[in-house]
Amino acid sequence: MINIKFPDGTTRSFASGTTGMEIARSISQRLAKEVLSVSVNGETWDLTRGITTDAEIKLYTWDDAEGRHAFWHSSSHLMAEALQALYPGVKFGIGPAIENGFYYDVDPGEGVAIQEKDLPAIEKKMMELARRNEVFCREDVGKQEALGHFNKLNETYKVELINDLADGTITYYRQGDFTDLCRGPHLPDTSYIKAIKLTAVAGAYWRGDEHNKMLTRVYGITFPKQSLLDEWTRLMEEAKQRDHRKIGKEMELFMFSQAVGSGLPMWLPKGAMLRDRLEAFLRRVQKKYDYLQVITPHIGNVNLYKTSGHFEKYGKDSFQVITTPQEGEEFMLKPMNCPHHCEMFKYKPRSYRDLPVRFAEFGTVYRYEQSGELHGLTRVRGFTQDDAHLFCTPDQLKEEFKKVIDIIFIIFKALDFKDFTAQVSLRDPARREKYIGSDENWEKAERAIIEAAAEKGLQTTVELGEAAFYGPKLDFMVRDAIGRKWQLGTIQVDYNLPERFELEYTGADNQKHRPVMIHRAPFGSMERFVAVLIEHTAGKFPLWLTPEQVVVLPISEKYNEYARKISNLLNNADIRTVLDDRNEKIGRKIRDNELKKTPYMLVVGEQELTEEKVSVRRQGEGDKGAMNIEEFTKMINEEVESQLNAIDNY
RNA sequence: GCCAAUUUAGCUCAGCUGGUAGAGCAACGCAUUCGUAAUGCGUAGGUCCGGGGUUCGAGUCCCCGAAUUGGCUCCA
Repeated sequence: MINIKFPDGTTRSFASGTTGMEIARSISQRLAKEVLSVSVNGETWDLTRGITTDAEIKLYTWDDAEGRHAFWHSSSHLMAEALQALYPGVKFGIGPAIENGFYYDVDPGEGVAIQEKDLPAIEKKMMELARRNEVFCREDVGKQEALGHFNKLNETYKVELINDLADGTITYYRQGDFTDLCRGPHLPDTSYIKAIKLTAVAGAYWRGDEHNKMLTRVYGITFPKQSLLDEWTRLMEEAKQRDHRKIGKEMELFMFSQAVGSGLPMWLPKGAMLRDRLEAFLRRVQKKYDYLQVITPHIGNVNLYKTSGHFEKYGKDSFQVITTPQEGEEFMLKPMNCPHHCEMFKYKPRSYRDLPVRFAEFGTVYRYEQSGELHGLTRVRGFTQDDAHLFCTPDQLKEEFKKVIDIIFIIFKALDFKDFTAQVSLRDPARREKYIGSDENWEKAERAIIEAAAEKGLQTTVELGEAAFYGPKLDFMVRDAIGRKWQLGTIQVDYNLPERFELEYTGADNQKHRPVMIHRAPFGSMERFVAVLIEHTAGKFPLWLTPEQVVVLPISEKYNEYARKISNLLNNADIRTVLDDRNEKIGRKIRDNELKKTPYMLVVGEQELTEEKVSVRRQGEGDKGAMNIEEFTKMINEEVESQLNAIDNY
């Protein structure tokens, strides 16, 4: 007999060899129907695998990530089986479950292509195989046996994978005619899979290395019920409605022009207004934190970037150097603002009493991103960072870092970004050559970040290999409408640039010391931030941010000119509709409708023109009475101010 | 940069196996004052992404290039 301990702390005895499924059945028939995998002493197992020792278990269903993982991983094997049937000679790479579904990387062979139009046929085959209720069998095999098996099948990718595995740890899973090298766990059989949607085909390099062959990756998602697939399809449709590219076009916020160049966004009047309001907001916060606003040029001498190390690192992948009529003089479009700010720090001798010095700039930078990487406003070639560089003493570092975290909290709170992750981005220990600076400095910087984040009570994840080439970072990641993760805010500790630029301050000991630098951008970039903001709010911004704060409605054509005048006074507020005054009932309806879209509405013509007054209506509040434009402007400014104050007091 | 798909009126899209471009919405005009998922009639609007080629004839087929989209790689 073995003792099985459940998550609620109770323990029961079972015969040795009892499976997860049998345990589930002993609890309830319903659980037995819903359970997908089981955690045994912290390891996720198949439900059909016998448990032979005392164990702590947890049964996973569709509601658990682990349950869905087993479901989708099994679906991936099912798809492989279907592909094997439909594309004889297909070779398999890897086929894992992912956050939402699964994929399989396959090599369909010379001259054979799997295309999007082929997906329905594959889905159909998968359905057919699923209905056969094929059992997933787990099998331990020796390395030689496994190599022999896959060599015989000419599964070169699998052979490569097996060669990297230690003998004695290799397992197969077999369902129907398909056998895969796999650690598991899997569903008991294929009948669980009731609804299938293959979503995309894409190229993917074997083992993620661009020097390797490109395999065909087929993405899919499956569900235990058709209704869940329907629900998922609906959510995806909804997400598409929130896409910043769609809303940006509809609201006329920004545009791209092939004539100007790809990846070079242009902000239309309303988008510029939105962006201005965001910048004003951050300026206001930064002022409270004693930042000094500066402005630097868009280009810099190439030697500046040689000093900073950027040229060596990124020179050949950048916009190329700009030459001048003067022989031997070369400039670059600035890919970042730090070198300029370093030069500003050097402008005069600095005392420890002056530190920290905090230079802030909405600095537009240009980076030649690979063409395939460009994506709406989230990945562009010319963008504006809400950049600042803080120069401080080593003693001040942690405190300064924590204050930057506070600023990011204020911003995320103000815009209601709840669903973010904080990521500590460190060096890839295996590829030290990618980074500049001494190990000692790196370790100091990493420690400072980890400690500051911990002291702020921030839950963080650690990612190796995600650091900047000059220092580690704390990145704030937010998801877009369809769940892709984007880095927004970033805080970076840097001991390297101060060294390269030989930055100094005089300490209390009258000796020269080297300051530490913090790079930070709470929004990340205006472009990406606005993109994510649009997708989070579906374009419904708070009053202090919205570009369409006011709409002007003339009550009949004879008030058009006056309406236009008011619109000009209000920063080109929209004049939405020309009403005519023949039907009061319709007029009311139109007004109600307009107020759903825009916070404030000014109706022109309801009052005597001689008084130069308009009637003001506020969304959700109704009639605010008649007032002149000065009074109205004062009122709206007060409301914006009170919204901003509420944020400040957080 | 790589793999794949897409690119037709301001917007969203239709154009089967090659025969000389169409719808809805928007715009404009007239009518209507009944409608605000938003009236009726009409008008205007297109080097069918660009460049080559095949053909008597190409939006449709082939080649080259560009941009966009979904991934991969990359991301200071």
